Amino acid sequence: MASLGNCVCMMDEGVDRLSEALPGLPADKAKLSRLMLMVGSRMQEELEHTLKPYRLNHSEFLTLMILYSSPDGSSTPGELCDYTSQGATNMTRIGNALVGRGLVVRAASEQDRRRVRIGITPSGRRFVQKMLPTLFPRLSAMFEGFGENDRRQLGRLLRKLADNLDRLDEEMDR
Amino acid sequence: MASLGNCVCMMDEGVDRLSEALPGLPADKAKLSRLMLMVGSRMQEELEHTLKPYRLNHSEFLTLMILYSSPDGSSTPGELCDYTSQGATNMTRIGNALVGRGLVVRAASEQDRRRVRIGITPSGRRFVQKMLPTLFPRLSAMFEGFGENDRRQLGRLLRKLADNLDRLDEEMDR
DNA sequence: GGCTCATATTTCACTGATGAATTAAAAAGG
DNA sequence: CCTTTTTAATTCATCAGTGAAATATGAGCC
Repeated sequence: MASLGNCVCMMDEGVDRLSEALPGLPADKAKLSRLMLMVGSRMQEELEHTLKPYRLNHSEFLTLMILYSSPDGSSTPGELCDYTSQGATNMTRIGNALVGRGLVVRAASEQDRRRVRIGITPSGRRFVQKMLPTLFPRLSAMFEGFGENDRRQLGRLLRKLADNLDRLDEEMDR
Repeated sequence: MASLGNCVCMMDEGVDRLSEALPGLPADKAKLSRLMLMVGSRMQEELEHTLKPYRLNHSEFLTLMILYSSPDGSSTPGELCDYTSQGATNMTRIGNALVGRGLVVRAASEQDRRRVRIGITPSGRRFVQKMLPTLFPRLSAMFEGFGENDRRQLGRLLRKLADNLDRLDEEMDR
């Protein structure tokens, strides 16, 4: 019963029952919203599961990948918070975890002594080069049966959704 | 910089840089995977934000909605765990929270005395009837500009993704 | 019937993440 | 200049969720 397919099926029935009782409910949008949440969190679980052998969680992995793929291999906690959508508090913890494993180093910035520079180490780069390719097979399996067109459509729809969410956030402030 | 649009844009650049260095990387799938995670977690934040005034979090809301939309308004912790993809431990906490607010009641099952029946109260029903419609406008805004066809496509692609994730999970056990 | 095994829920210890307060340094503004 | 304000990072207290162990009941099996 823990299968996503079953959960989706039950969600469909639940929303249908609900929409009979509440005529105002936008049923198809409610279903899409639930679908996004269900599939999104299952993908996150799947990722965290495959990262576990490397003793990384999602946010630590993401932070490390950003450093790895950044032109000079370094950044600051504040920037990393923006890029990863993590809070500053958590970024301190992530830094501690990665520094503790020798994957990154912290150094005081000379231009602005409030800032800290966090840079990936040679050991961190080797670690990424070793572990990253092991994720590829799962990534391919996840999108098996998605042709060129499906991938383009999904990308388009998700980006459109992202735009709408940004608009919602802006309106919230006002 | 906390806008999803910017994050998506930076993600695109990061994956592109990465895929130059690592030829084996399935770049478009990596981007779709990242997109799903980013949009999914932003939608969750958005939901939790709108639930905050009602002092509910996502899993508590979901549990309450399942009880509300179930034919007889009751279930057991074990079933609710399956339906919500939550662990048993957390379901105990959710139950405590909802019982504490008088939205649901716990009762020992007579058929199987290991089981506990959790049922929504009249007060719980009134609460849902009051708060649920306030979520509709945000839901509509979220899918603004999504025509009939876009909605059908997105639903189809997400369900397909769900099937693939189930297949991945099965293979994992073996 | 009594023994073992499986199932349902809860308790406890811990992890990951957040918000509020703290510390320190830079920028702004008389 | 020197005071005030803003910005950057960290610490501390707390919350939500997990895994392992405990508790209690039911089911299967001589």
